[in-house]
Amino acid sequence: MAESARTAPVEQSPATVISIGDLRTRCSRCDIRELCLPVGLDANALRQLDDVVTTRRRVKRGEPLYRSGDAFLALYAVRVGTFKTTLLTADGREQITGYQMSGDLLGLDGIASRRHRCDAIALEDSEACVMPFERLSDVARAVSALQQSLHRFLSREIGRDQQLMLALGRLRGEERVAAFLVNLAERHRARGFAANEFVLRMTRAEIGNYLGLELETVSRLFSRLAREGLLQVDGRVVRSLDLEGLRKRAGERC
Amino acid sequence: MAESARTAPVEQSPATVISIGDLRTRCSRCDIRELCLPVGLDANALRQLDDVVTTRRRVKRGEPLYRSGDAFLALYAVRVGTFKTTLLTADGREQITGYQMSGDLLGLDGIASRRHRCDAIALEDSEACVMPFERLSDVARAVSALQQSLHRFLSREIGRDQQLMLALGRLRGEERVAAFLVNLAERHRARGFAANEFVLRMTRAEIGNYLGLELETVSRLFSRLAREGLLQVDGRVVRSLDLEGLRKRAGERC
DNA sequence: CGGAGGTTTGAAAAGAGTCAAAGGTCGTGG
DNA sequence: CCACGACCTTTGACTCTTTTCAAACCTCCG
Repeated sequence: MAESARTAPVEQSPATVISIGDLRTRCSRCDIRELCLPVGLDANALRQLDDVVTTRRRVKRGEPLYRSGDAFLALYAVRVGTFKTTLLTADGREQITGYQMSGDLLGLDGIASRRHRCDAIALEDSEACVMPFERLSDVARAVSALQQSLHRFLSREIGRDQQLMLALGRLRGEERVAAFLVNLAERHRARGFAANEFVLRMTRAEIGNYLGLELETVSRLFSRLAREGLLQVDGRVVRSLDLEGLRKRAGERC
Repeated sequence: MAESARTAPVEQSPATVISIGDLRTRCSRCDIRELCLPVGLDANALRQLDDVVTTRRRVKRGEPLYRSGDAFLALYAVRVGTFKTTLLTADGREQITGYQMSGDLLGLDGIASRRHRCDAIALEDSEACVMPFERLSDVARAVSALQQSLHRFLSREIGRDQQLMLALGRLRGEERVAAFLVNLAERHRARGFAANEFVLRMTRAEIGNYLGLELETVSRLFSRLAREGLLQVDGRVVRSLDLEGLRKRAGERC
């Protein structure tokens, strides 16, 4: 069935739809499947999921994967790149509510209302697998391991959101920045990258926005942490993170 | 099967387990079923859910329904009363991450790790239906409407959390308090209560905690809004809410 | 190589936190 | 039924963090 969609890849903006049959990168062969929805599925279950995920979308840096108010038709799994999700206040102020890396799911907040409830914007040229939700639900009913995995991802998203609430509600600026860096480091580690050295995909303004701070405050706090030897900053490159030291700054008052 | 558990209600602290057979308040007869997980289920599906929800728990004001770290065995649905969920920083500061009223579900964040990730505390003497999660999952696989409802509740929780993030990250104190009151009013309305007049179940400290403010700040902001004619405050009783005016204060910069 | 966008730093202002004190409310036990 | 204590609320005065406004610098892309 998926094989019938063997058309040439279409290259058109803003978000290109790609038939997956061409690319031989079904879930069953995807090298991030252990980070992603397929985690824990056996070979048979994987094959069923392959039939759900028949297309991918390329999204250029700064372009939306979807926008608030769009009809909710599918969940997305980040394959390559990073995204942010943002919400707007009535008067147009923006709050970044999530930062998604490879293996993370996008669109979970749209299930309830059948409309997307935030904007999902690519932070670099990125690629996401499209999982039409009706089909996914159907397969989840048949394949208990997939149902479990979906529940787990929904629940994990709630847990993450609550961690961010904790940061926004109770931590001061320096603690928020430290917690942000520790969190990024751990997610890089989970993906097999260096934990104490990476490139930020967000601007100071975006980091500040995510953390409920102004960009100048973020810049000052990076400088302060650097002055105190907890990291080196060079624009968007951070190096030599002292993760233990940062963890101490993130929540444990000195 | 549930009928076999026809024992006398046990009255013991801190949280009393009640067999539901005694109380004739299965989901199928529960008067809040339209606000709760059963929403949209037909008679047959409801009967299957009745077999999942065989017990309830009474929780006294200030007592926990569960604590962070407890094994995750069940989801809970608030039947009577209100709860708060709280998270702690490493150094013991508390952040309230949720405020649950009748029909709301508790425990969703525990599915991923099979441990509860927050404390759920009763704000008044309350009662929650116990929904053992394995059974619930099984029935959800068989009853597609229940699966949908569960997904919807999980998704709605994510949406709610993101609204709170928006408030914590981008709104100033006065806006947060206004948004909080509007949100409470709407939830009261949905439950058939007066929207512009109700009793707060939280102390100033708890409201402040929820909103990322100190209790003194909340008290001052209530006084200010009252002085400006947007509501009347008398301890925990708020009256004559000017919902339109409050909505204006909550996000639309004057 | 020009310019837009991003970053850093300083100085002043505003918002919220902290500390303190007094008054109010509620439930319990005498 | 009253009194006591525990807890909650309000308000003031002062402090501190973060924001706001401003200016200069950097750097990366076309």
